[in-house]
Amino acid sequence: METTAGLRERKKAETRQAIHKAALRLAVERGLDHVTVDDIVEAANISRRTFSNYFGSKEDALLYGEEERVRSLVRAIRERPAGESGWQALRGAVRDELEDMGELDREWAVRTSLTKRHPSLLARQLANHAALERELVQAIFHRDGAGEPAADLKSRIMAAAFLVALRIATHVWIEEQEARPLSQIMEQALDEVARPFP
Amino acid sequence: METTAGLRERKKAETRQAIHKAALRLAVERGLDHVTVDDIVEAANISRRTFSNYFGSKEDALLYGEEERVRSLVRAIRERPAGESGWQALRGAVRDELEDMGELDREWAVRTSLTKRHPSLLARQLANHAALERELVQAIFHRDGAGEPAADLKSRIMAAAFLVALRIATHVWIEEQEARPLSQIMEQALDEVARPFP
DNA sequence: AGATTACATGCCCATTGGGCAACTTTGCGC
DNA sequence: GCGCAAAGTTGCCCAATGGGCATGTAATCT
Repeated sequence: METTAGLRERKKAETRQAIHKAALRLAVERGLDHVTVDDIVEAANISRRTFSNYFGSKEDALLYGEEERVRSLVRAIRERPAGESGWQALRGAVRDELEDMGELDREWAVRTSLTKRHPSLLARQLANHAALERELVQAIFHRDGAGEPAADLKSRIMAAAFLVALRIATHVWIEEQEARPLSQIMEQALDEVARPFP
Repeated sequence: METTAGLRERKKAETRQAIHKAALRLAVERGLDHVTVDDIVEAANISRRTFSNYFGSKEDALLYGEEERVRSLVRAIRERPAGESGWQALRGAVRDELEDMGELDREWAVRTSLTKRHPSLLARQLANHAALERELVQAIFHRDGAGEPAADLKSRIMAAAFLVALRIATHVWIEEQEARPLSQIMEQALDEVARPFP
């Protein structure tokens, strides 16, 4: 992304990435429950204590990429044209993000399939989502809030529904062995969640 | 509910309940992070080891009631009249459940407000929801699955959206200091999630 | 360069989750 | 009622974890 920022920052980012990578690799190789923090620490060439400075747990380390991705999505949503409604902004942002990542995020697939199999990971991921949900709610409210009667509730529902669509689409994508492009499934899921239930 | 089942079963249920209660009380009194498993154990008059036989963690113990409640909801959904569509069954079940609990579940309120403040609890709760989401998907698919083109995806979305509505409604209910009856907020949230996004 | 600040590491400890084995209670067939 | 099998409880133990504190080391600022 950026070559900017001081050496310090770059090193930090590197270390964080290294830990994340190491954790992911080990988890794939041996299965999550046969990986201890010490293992990761060794693989990443850092001290046990340093690990804790970066992440609160194995799970956090594994889901780091996930968090990054969603954070970027939230940013994209904020930067959408002012004229768009909340829902339009959400959809537009997803479309763009998927586009310029070229569909081919192997790590994402790996993380997701780990998450599917591992309750502890799922829990952490959902908790992250919940945190981001709040920001999403604000972003949506900022667009649709004017004059709406129950704008607060609506924004919340929309944010949550949106995340649900993302989550389910990703899972379906994995289950289908990535037969269809993620973007297609994503669109379908978003359509579906926006459609009225009978 | 039932006075049936052997002495053994009853005692177990009692102990489980006692642990749950103790955990909840202590968490309210001192705040969750100032409660250790040992504290709970002491308050509930059981050994440290026995705690682990019942629950895997503080969080599990605290959310026990929650799990029970949702489990009962799922049962209610399964037992709905066969003619109803998935969405109808979901709504009907919620309405009934709320009705015959008379709106006045203090513990529920307490648990929810704890959950709102505590990420670790939220994580666990969402993980539980995820587990139940699967059962919900099946129940819905069983009703709406016939002939639908993308019934799988639709069922998933519906189940998740449904749980989203429940979760948000409960949170709003708490935030409003229980000014409005939960059932009303719940209906509103369900309406909202079933409405198409613009 | 010298001062300041941020970060990495080592040491340490309370808490946790769960395996194992002994002991106690409950349920059941006779 | 008796005695045995099954289920539950407890104590003991240990690896793993999360995080406070102090100290060394590298980066940034002036």
